[in-house]
Amino acid sequence: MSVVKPVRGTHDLIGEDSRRHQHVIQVAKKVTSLYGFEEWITPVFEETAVFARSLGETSDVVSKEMYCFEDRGGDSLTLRPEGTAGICRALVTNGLTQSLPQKAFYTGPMFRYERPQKGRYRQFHQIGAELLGTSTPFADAEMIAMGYHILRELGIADDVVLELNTLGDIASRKAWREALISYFQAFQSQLSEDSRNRLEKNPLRILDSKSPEDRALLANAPALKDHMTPEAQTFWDQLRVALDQFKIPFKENPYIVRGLDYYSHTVFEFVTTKLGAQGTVLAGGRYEGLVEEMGGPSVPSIGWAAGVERLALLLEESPKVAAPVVIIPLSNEVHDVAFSALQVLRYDGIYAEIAYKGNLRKQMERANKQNAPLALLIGDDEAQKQVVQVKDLISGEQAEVAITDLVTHCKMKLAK
RNA sequence: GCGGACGUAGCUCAGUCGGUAGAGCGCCGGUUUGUGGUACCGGUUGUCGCGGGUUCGAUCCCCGUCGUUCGCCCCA
Repeated sequence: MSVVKPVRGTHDLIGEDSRRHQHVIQVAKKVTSLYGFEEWITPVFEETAVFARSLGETSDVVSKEMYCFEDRGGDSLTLRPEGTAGICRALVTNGLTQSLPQKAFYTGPMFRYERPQKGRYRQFHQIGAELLGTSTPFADAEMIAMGYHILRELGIADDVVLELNTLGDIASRKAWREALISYFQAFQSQLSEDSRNRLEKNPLRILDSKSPEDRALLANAPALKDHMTPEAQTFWDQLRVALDQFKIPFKENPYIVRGLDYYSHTVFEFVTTKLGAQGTVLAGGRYEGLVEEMGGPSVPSIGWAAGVERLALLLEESPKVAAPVVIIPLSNEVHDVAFSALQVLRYDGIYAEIAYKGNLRKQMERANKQNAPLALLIGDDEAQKQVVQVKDLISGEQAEVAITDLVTHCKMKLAK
C-alpha cells in the first residue's frame, strides 16, 4: 500500500516544531493584550470578492495565488490569503464602524499557491493586528512599537532591521505615479521584462525590483518627496519623530512599496538576513479605502502581519518540554495508592505521569529521560504504610513521605 | 511560473568506479533479586522517493515524476 503524502507546501507541526510555533503565538497574544488588542476569530474562507476587491485585482496574490473554489451552492469562495480583508469585512458586518476605534488581533492559517521554500508555505500561519479608525501618525508609531515589542520579547529584535517608507496620501501618490510612468516610459527599452509589464498597471513596483537593469534607472527616478502634499509631509515627519520617542530604530528605505494595493502613507517591513529570500518577518502599513470596499464608511486604519513559521525559525532556542513528577508503582497491587496519588497531584495542578511497564530500573531510566524532577516509588511496604518514597532526581536524595503530606512535600520540592 | 542542487534506516549522514547497503544518534534488552543520569555487551529497522529506460544485473547511468532546498518572482 502506498503511503499518503501531505499536500505540497503544507507541513505538520509536532513536538519541538509545535512548541516553537505555539510560543510565537502566545507571546504575540500576551504583548498585543498590553496594547488593548482583543482576538478576532474570523472564517478561514470568505466570498472571493472580499479578497479580489481589496488586495487589488492585478496583485500577484489575487491573480495567481488564491485557492478559489465553488461550493455546492455555486458560490465562489476563497481560502484567505491574508487576514486584513476579513477583519475589515467583519468590522462592517458586525456594525462596529459605529464604535471606532477597534483593536483587532488575529492568528491562524493563510493559503497561497506559491512555490514552497524554507519559510514559505502554501498553508502558513500569521499573527496580525489591525487598528481600525484612527488617522494619526502616532497610531502608526504605536503599532510599529507593538510589532517591535513582540520581536523583542521573542529575542529576535537584534536579528531584524525596521525599514520604513511613506507612500504619501492619495493626491501625492497620484502625482508621483504619473511622474514615474513618464520617467520610465523614456527608458522603456532598458527596463526588465517584468517591469515593462508593471509600467502601466503598477509602476511603483518597479522601485523594489532586484534586476540590475531596473536598479540602474532608479537613482534618477522621480522621488515621492518632490510630490508630497503638505499634509502627507507632516504625517511622515510626525511618524518619524514619534518612532524616535518610542526609541524604535528604523532605516528609511524609499523603495519599499509592498505588494498589496491598499496601502497609503506608512509602509514598513521588519527584515532579517537570516532567512534567505524570505527575509520579511513582520510587515504592514496604513490603508484607507479597504473598509469602504466592504461597503462601510471610510475608516482610516493601520495594521501589520507576521509569519509565524518565519518567526519560529528565528527563535534562538526551543521552549522546554514540561517535566512531570513520575509515579512508579512496583506492582499492580499498589495501583490503589498510586492512582490516588496521581490524581491528588494533578488536581493540585502538578504535571504527573505514571509508569506502567518495565522493571524499576527501566522506569527510573525513563523518568530520567523525561527530566522528571521527582520520582515517587510505591511498593508493597509503602502501600501498607500509606507512604511513598519521594526521590529527588536532581540531588539523588530520597525521603519517605506520608500520602497525606504528598502534595505539600512535592510542592516544596518543586519550588526549589 | 523560471533556473540550479539534492532525495540512502525514526534522525544526521557515509557507500557501492553498476553485482540489492553501513556508521553515529535514537529505540529495545542485558551487566543477578526494589532505584536513574556514566560505562560496557547485545539486538533492532530500510520496497537506497516513485515510475520508466539502458544492462546479464541499477540504490549507483539516462529520462520522467513527486518532494525538499537555493536563487528569481512574490510575499509573512
